[in-house]
Amino acid sequence: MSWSKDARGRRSYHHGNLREALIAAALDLIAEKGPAGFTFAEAARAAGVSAAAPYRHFRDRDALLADVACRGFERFAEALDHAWDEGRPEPLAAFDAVGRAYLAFARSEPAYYAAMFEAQLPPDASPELTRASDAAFAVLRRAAEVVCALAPADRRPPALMVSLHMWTMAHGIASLFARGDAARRKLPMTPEDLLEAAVLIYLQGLGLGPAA
Amino acid sequence: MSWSKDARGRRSYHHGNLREALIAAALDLIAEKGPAGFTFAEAARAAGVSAAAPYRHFRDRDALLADVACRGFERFAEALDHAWDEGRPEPLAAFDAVGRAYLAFARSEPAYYAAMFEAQLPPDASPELTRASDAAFAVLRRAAEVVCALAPADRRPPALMVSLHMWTMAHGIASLFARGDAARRKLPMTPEDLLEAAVLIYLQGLGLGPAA
DNA sequence: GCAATGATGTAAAAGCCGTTCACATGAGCT
DNA sequence: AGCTCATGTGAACGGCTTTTACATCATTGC
Repeated sequence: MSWSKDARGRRSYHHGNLREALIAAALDLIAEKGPAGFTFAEAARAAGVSAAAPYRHFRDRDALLADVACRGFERFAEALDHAWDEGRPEPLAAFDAVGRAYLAFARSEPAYYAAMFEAQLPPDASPELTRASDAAFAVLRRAAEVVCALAPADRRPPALMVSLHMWTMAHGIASLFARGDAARRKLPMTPEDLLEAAVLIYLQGLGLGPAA
Repeated sequence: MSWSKDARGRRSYHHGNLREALIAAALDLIAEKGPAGFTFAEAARAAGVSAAAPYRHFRDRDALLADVACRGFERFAEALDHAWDEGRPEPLAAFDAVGRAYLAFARSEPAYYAAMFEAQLPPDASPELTRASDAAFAVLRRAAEVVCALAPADRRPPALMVSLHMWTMAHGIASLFARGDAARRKLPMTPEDLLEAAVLIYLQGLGLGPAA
């Protein structure tokens, strides 16, 4: 370990933790100026190293972004899974909570969200990224499974389709209305309420209305 | 008009149509490399002028992008309006056609779509842009109005909410599944079918099922 | 006809970024 | 102590954005 720092707290030659420092800087910069405004050079500056140093830890700028997105998907999956809470206390309510968690994540972690969905990374940026993204979707998938099981067997919708629809609604609302500092469009209701209404109507259409 | 060209077809000093040429070049470049990969300098090169020339026609790079996005919204509104066709032959079927037109536009005009929704333009990029975008949404709004009127007065959903939901579903599916050369995620069905199913279930939930 | 004028283009320059390369430094192992 | 590898530096290249001073030309008023 080289945690050596001189008297004034400035590290000497070797940083000791540059990889993490760069990721932290990237999160700050993305939150502040969007994924497009994020700059490798500026992250290096924030970490107090030269512009070439980051290349010892990331192949290029996109690799850093992909790493941030990957961590984002992991946290995202956790957040959704926590909201789902194995369908407690009741699957339909828990399903709704998952939708709210989706929006909450988009708002409370704008940097991660931007890296995940707005950085326009090449789809094959890294195997880990696709793995993490798949894992996050799997949470939705499992929740849909349980919700669909509520329907009588002869009218049971495919769980995969339901999970894709849920993802679509949450993502659509997050993209259109829950990003940007002041929500780029004026709405007569909060994004959360808009999503909850959509999910309710959708479940009603499946014959899974909470009143049923 | 200065359409003067010399013997080899090279224009002389004044281009004569640079503004349009730049927009055309921008569309090509965005289609090819995404809105992030689009470059003011390269558009200038494609038009055969120096790198500084575009500044006579656009305040900066974002202004060109905003102009492209603006035209995109105008075409988009036309496409949606044409699909809606004033609710003919039947409002529910026409509503569905609007959704398909949304996806069709995202796929057939990837450059416009990218400038409109993926360029991350500052929300207040230009008044014209917001006007054009509002006009496109107004088409959805009017269609929702007619569809909602099909419901009995005491169970009539707010048309604004229905139009926002429709926008959400179409946009969510377009963003997640209908972009990128080969659709970044594998689906068990086409995006069009996925959207149609969602709209059908949603309308069913509103008590507006086609079977009703 | 023709000169003044404003619109439209150019070249050059400053400043930023991403990326690479040769080289410097120092941590850990023998 | 000395070797070696990981990690950081500085300089350099090419490309991009944007500004500035200057060039060219179409139009317009006389």
